Amino acid sequence: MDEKRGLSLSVPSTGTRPSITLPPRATVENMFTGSLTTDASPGPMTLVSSFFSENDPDSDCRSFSQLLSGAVLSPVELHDRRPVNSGGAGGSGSVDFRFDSNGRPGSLVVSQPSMFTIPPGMSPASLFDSPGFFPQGSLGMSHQQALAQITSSQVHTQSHSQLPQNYSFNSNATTYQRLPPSIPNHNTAKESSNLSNSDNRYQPPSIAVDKPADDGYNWRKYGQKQVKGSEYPRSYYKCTHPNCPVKKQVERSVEGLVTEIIYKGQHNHQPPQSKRGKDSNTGTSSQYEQGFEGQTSNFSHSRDGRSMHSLTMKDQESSQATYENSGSSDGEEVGDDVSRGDERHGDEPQAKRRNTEVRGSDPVSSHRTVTEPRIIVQTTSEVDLLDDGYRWRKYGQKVVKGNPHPRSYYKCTFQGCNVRKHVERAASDPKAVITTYEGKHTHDVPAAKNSSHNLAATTSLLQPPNQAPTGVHSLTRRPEYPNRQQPPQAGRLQFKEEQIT
DNA sequence: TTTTTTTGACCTGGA
DNA sequence: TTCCAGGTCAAAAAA
Repeated sequence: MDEKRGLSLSVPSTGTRPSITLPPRATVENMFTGSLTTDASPGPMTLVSSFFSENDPDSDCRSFSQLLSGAVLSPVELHDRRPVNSGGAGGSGSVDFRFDSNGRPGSLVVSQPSMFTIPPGMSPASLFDSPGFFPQGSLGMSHQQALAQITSSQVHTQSHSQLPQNYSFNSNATTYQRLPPSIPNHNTAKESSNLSNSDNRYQPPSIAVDKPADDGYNWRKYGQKQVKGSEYPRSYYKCTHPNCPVKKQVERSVEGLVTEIIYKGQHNHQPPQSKRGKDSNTGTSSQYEQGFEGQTSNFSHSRDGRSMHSLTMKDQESSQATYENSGSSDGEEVGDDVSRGDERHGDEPQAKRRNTEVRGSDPVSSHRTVTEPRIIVQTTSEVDLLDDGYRWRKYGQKVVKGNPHPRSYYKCTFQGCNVRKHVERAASDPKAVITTYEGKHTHDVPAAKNSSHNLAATTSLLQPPNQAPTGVHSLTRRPEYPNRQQPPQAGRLQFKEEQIT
């Protein structure tokens, strides 16, 4: 039941597979400082950093170290998940990830598609050694790892689709945290080499980890259980900080790879000095941690493309980020969970709290869905509704207690496709929506509609943390999608907007 | 000795 | 009312 919920995090498939192009060396530096332009090819770091806002130096974007601490979205993942504009001019879009001068992540910008190649005379390693690329020593993976992933991405995005990887989002507004185990450090060089050779076959990492992703907080395991329908046991962790209610669930494969992480709750304390921060020779990790502290909104994207989201929104008055994930499910009625969430929040034990909740003040919610790897990240304050590339027919709506805005139910119009989508509007902001997908599309994304693209909206997708919903978004992605139909363009982000009719 | 993990039992809500 | 499943507790074991 819980597993069907995808909270507005989706990666609509598109007809094109984006690739990344690095500008010549002379322009590489600009990637880390300049603003996104549609005619400039964003580098991998651009992609990375733009997941985080640069607009607000005071933003409370903590937990970037969480992202860094073993769970950074690799450039390849960003590459894979880069949004693609399917509408508007009809071109594919990309997300510009940029750090600001303080090393904080920059805003998210949609750009024209670009290719990513390592220019002659500049080794990929040197690219990743660029100061702005990743905070030295604070990443869960080395530059070489990133390179390896980029390399593998190049290989795999062109060949198949799914690079084994785990990641999660963690951000005040939107934080993405990559889970580290998938690419063990000591294998990186070899892996990179392997990935680069003609074999093009990715060798899944075999290094197991003993702890869930180091997200900057300390956790105590308090339970483990084999969950029905899950091939891996689920471990339950609590934040060890006194009175901190945050919990997280981690599912790990037999190899020790984290396949799924769900965060629940909101940290009410500063992240402890991270080990990485201590170990690293820079303070950037801490800075990032500081930047993301204070929110818990979790999205996880896991095995078989299944996605989960646990989201805490301290202030729905602020801009909202919607993580959309659509995909297959077993057909539970859309909206029920949200209703329950609306009605049951309060002091009830989290144990029974269902995974779809949206609350106005200090809420805790989590969403999960069986889905293809679709991700839409959206700041809905400027966008009425996500256009996920599919076509929907509204078949109902419902007014929920406490929310003057009806929630609407849509069905995919494709014949034989039973995917449904539930769009909920925040009480405080009708333009803020949470989209929950149910089911798996049995077809490709239809031809892109003529939809206007609001770069500003997308740019604000990751609002400065002080404007964004608080929360730690964690997203894990399973290294592989066995026995599962891959979406046409799995793993790519697409940012669109769409008017509900 | 202290801290952490393991694991079976128990609790709770939904069907 | 019963059953089921997810989540939590807490004693025991391990580090």
